[in-house]
Amino acid sequence: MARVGLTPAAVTEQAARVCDEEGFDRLSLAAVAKRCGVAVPSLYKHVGGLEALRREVGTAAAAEIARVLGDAAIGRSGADALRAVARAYRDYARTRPGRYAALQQAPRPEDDAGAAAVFYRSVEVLASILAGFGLPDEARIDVIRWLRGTLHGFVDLELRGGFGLPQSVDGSFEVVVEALVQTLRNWPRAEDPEQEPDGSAGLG
Amino acid sequence: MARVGLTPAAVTEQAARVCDEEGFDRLSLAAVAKRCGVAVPSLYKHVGGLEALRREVGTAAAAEIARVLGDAAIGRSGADALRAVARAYRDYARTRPGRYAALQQAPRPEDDAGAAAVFYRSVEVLASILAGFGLPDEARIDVIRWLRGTLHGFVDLELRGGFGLPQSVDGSFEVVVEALVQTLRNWPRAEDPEQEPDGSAGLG
DNA sequence: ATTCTTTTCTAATAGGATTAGCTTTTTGGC
DNA sequence: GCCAAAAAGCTAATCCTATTAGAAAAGAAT
Repeated sequence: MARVGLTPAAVTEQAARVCDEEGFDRLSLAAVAKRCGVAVPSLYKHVGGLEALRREVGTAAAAEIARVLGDAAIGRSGADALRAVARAYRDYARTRPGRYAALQQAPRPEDDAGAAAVFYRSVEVLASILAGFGLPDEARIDVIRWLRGTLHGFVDLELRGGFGLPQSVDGSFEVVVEALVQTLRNWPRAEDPEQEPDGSAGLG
Repeated sequence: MARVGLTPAAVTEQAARVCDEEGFDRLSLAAVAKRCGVAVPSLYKHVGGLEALRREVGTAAAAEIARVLGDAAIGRSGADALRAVARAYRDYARTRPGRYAALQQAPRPEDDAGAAAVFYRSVEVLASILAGFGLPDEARIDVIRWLRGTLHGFVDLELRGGFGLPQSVDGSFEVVVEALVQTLRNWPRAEDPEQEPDGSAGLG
């Protein structure tokens, strides 16, 4: 019964590795216990159970990707910042696919408020970049949702093997990022409302 | 031992309902067997196991959404078709969330070629719509990846509860769709390559 | 040194997936 | 109509994982 000196953080880290190496859906207490060199029930002294462990991994990953995105944005602004952050986002998902999957579990209302704050940090990075594009205030949230969706969707499809054709996925991503940049540059401003010639819902 | 008259299709349908009502990750043979009014091992006469059943649901969903998207596109073209298909896509995911999750499992190489073809049908719908926008040939695949990613990303984040703020998600989606339309209209054509004034990778 | 707390363990329970093998129903050929 | 073969269902058994309960050992604190 030699003590291993486990901590909640250590357990979460091993769990995160299981996620990255085997897939988020293959995360099990059994696999984590084996890595920690401990019997399965011992984990319960450090985490609340499998469900709780999944959330721990997600929260840790949210903190991690926020730092990665923030670092990518340092010293850049506008389109440059957007390009750097978009690439950092995709790189994170590709190098840490299990953690990336884990952070798609949105914090539940009953989770502590700190968890929600951690998840929000990445959004703040995007928001600060968008500030440089001079968008109308009402468009803020819509634009962030659009940006998050575009990045997540591309990366998620890529990770799941959804892009089957042989054409370079790196190239496609560059195209997507440039499309984002152009769309932001052309975003309808208050001064040119006639960008909507067809009476549809409009962008703002 | 009265026979229930189960078929592979019936089992898959019940499984799909479990996915929609309880979540794709909660799909279990136990839940499906209960719905079918049958003991768990009986299911093995109709499906290969849990893993195979997941894939059956995914393939059935792929066929279903392809039909839904195709129907939405009938009688429309260009931006109108894109709007209709985008809304149909989101509606499908919202009304059939478990099936939508199931169809994110890309067919594996060892699956039969028919399965891959089914998954490809939705892509063909998108491709046929894009044909109306007169895009350069080299951009085809990149644009389809961008479009799929944008739709999937938005819808996936929405389904997972990733849009926490009170602002209308319907409204944001309309904005996203209009952004797609505008981006396609402004897509760099061979005749105006100077749309890239900053020496970056470019859109094509 | 002794006591208290914490970590780890073993044992036991419960639930799901899977396989083996038996029974009943249905079907097809005669 | 009858009989064999196939198909569909069942029970029993095995294995794996999660979880809880409670004992034992290690470490910390007095």
